[in-house]
Amino acid sequence: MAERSYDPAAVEKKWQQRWEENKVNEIDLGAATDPYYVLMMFPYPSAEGLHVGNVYAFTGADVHGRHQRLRGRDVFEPIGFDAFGIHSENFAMKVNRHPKELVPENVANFTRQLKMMGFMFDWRHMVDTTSPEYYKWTQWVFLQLYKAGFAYKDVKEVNFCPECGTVIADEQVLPEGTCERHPETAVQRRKMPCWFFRTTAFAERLERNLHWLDWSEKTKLAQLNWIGKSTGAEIRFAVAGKTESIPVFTTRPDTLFGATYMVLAPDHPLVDKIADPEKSEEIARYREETERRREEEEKGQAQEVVDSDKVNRADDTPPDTDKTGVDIGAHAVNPATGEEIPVYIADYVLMEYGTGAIMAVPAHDDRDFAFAKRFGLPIRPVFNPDIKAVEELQLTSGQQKDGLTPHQIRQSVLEGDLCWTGSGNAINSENDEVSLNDLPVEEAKQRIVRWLVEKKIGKAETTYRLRDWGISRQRYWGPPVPIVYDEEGNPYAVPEDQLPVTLPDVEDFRPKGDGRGPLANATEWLKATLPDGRPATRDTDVMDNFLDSAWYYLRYVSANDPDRPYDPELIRKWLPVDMYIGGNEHAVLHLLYTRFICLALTEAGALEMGERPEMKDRGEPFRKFRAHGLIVKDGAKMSKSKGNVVNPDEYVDVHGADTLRLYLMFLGPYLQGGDFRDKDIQGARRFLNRLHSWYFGSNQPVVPDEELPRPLRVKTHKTIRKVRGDIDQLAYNTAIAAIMELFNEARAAEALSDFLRETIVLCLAPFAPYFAEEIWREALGKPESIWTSGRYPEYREELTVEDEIEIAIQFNGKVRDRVTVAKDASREELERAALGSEKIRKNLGDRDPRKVVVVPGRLVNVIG
RNA sequence: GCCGGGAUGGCGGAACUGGCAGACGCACCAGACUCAAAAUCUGGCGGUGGCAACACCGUGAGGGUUCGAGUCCCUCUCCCGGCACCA
Repeated sequence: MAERSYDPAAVEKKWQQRWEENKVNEIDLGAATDPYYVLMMFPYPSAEGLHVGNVYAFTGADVHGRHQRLRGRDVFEPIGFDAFGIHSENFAMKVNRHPKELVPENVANFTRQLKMMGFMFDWRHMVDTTSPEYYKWTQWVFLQLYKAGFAYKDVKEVNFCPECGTVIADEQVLPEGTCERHPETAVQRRKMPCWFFRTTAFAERLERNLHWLDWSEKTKLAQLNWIGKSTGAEIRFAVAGKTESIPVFTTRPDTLFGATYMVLAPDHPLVDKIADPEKSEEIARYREETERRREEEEKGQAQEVVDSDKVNRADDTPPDTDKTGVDIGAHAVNPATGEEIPVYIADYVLMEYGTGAIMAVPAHDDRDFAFAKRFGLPIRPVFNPDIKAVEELQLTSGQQKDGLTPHQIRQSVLEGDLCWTGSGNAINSENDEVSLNDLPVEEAKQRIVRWLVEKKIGKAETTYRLRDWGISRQRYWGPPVPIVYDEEGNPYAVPEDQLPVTLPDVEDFRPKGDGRGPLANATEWLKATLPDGRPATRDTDVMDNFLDSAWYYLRYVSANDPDRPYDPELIRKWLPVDMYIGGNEHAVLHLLYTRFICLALTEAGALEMGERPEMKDRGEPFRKFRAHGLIVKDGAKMSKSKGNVVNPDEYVDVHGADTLRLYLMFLGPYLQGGDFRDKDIQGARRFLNRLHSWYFGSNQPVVPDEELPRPLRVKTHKTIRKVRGDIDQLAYNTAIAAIMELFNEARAAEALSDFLRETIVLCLAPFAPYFAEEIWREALGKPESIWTSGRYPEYREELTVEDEIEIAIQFNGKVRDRVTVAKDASREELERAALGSEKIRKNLGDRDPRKVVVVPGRLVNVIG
């Protein structure tokens, strides 16, 4: 075969065409016998085109999918476009064009680039969230949740720009706290009616399932953090002289005897009912102050972000002396002591969390302690600090607590001069009915909760930081909320057979000035009819972009089905997704909303995914999720302002997609990310060049595999094992290194075998799919595509070990010599070999070794 | 402040459950080819000393466990990410 040089452009163009002609990437979902669903986070098709970050993410997923395919599985690897939402809309406004025109252009460009990169997508399953055929079903999803009681309308605070006269999204608020379109106008917080999804109803399952899901740990951790589960108790405090009672949530019910006052959030509804009327002015003033302070704080934080890249937020935490609050002139009764205790409002208690009220135990809570000091409130210690814990605290944190010894610290706590939140035993905690004294924290908790339950004034309780998901956007570029209102303003679901509620083709999609979404101006479109014939008005909001992307992986299987969102049979067969790969920046929002939607649809009876043994909750959409790392350029983050954004087109033009893919997967551990360096991509290109000329021009004789020298065969089988294992773990960089090693040895070998030549190209194929096809067909002369006829080679266990191995001989832990021994040499043989070494004898002199450590297969360490 | 992740040659990065540190690649140096350069090929490439054999040092810093530590334990420094008055 004549040697010819590697021309990536020609190779890639040829196979891209032929694959399309021969439908190599098309899959029959119904007929597949061994389904494997590989999913990657679908992109928002920006005007700039595919970012190298997308390419990195997609390549990693594609390598995984192609590897599975070579191992004989029926791999479904779909793609789509997340083209609704604020990004598209903002960009459209900026360039003064309609998003409706821009999206198809961007999608076309993305499609070109995605095809160019050689991803194994079955384009027949492509979805576009902005097409009515898609968002019809997004609205359907809303209706399923609405019918099941998981969607409701409420009033919530949102960002409002007075200049635009409309609500804007968090993402549109500049760091300075001003509107991005009016940088000199401060954004206000206003209460607006919005639709909410009841994510909190699933808080427990969302939390619990994280403990067994096979997801990247850091992703699960971020979600756990966000969901913020905490267990404790709810306790009702009677208000002296009133019928009302104040429920509080606490994680430390065991400190109940030490509760010496209470605090309500300033906006707690009970405040007006129980406060001394004489205090109302003071309360009103405090509420205003709180509001103002919060706004300033938001701005201040924003300002710091502007001032410096690295803000030391530690300074932000308000010093303890900053605690503010107002005595509202009411008294509550501590149910354990029977004492009347004062009730305050203070901004350190938040209405959004727990019950919006706390029992304050200054002796054992830092914040309560600071507040009590400030307002001169009694501090009653009810736990005797565990002295070991005190010592340890000093040791680990290095803090000297004002230079006190552990015993002095304990003494201070007992005198109410220090706050102790660690372990210890209860004291001063006894009444006629219950005593916690001497009990450690956990036991005291159980004891007091039992008593509270008996007295019917409390119970064990779990709260979550997670809040319901507000999905209304007073915007244009999204799916309209499928709700209509009668003249009294009562909501009615749009009947499913009337979907989609089409986004009207308005000329001006910009927000007007009346505080409602642009849809409010589509006068004709607004008119609707109720099922009973009465006139109705449409909801003028569109739904959050995160809803579009919360169910797209379900639509992929039935992308073109006009009659239903998804085929239940295909869903049972293909879902949950086997492997989902994406960026960890979506750890909380997208991935959490997605899990919620799936759980809620399942609960609503609108979805039933297949059974998988390890999936303990049938409503979870992803069996595995892996967060890939981030890619930087020359050690710095890529950003438009720095002008160091890598455009994949440039590199594909010069080197081809295969080289770019190979390089991206080689530059660092996929799950950790890495550094893109222009010079280094040369290495990947050179490797392919060398391979190409070797496959087409090597004049090494080809012999039956058994006739190859054993070390080369061993290397081959070891490589197969390593590459397979590494790809399974997404350790792509080391897999590629192993292939390079094998190739380096093969190229230097006396002779080759067909098995060896096929092995190298099959191992490489997931990384460089076009290149591999070229070699497979043109150099190896195979009649069919590697992607339909290729099978990942099997390694033979007995061929992964050398007959003879080299082991190290150490003297006192330092390598002094090496000897070659049979692979299964006994301990005695090894010891003899070691002691026979001249170097060891020299080191040992005429002494006898004190000890000889033998590690079969590895080394011998002679201690002299 | 809390919770995660990290620190290994000139550079990106390897190293299974403690067992030959630096795989693979980039850069660099030398040689071959060339009128020359590029490309390609061959060899070298952690530091110090030595003609060499070899010796000593070396995985952010300091201590510890062990026959043996990049890997395990303790303390500290710095970098990256998330959360933050969450009761």
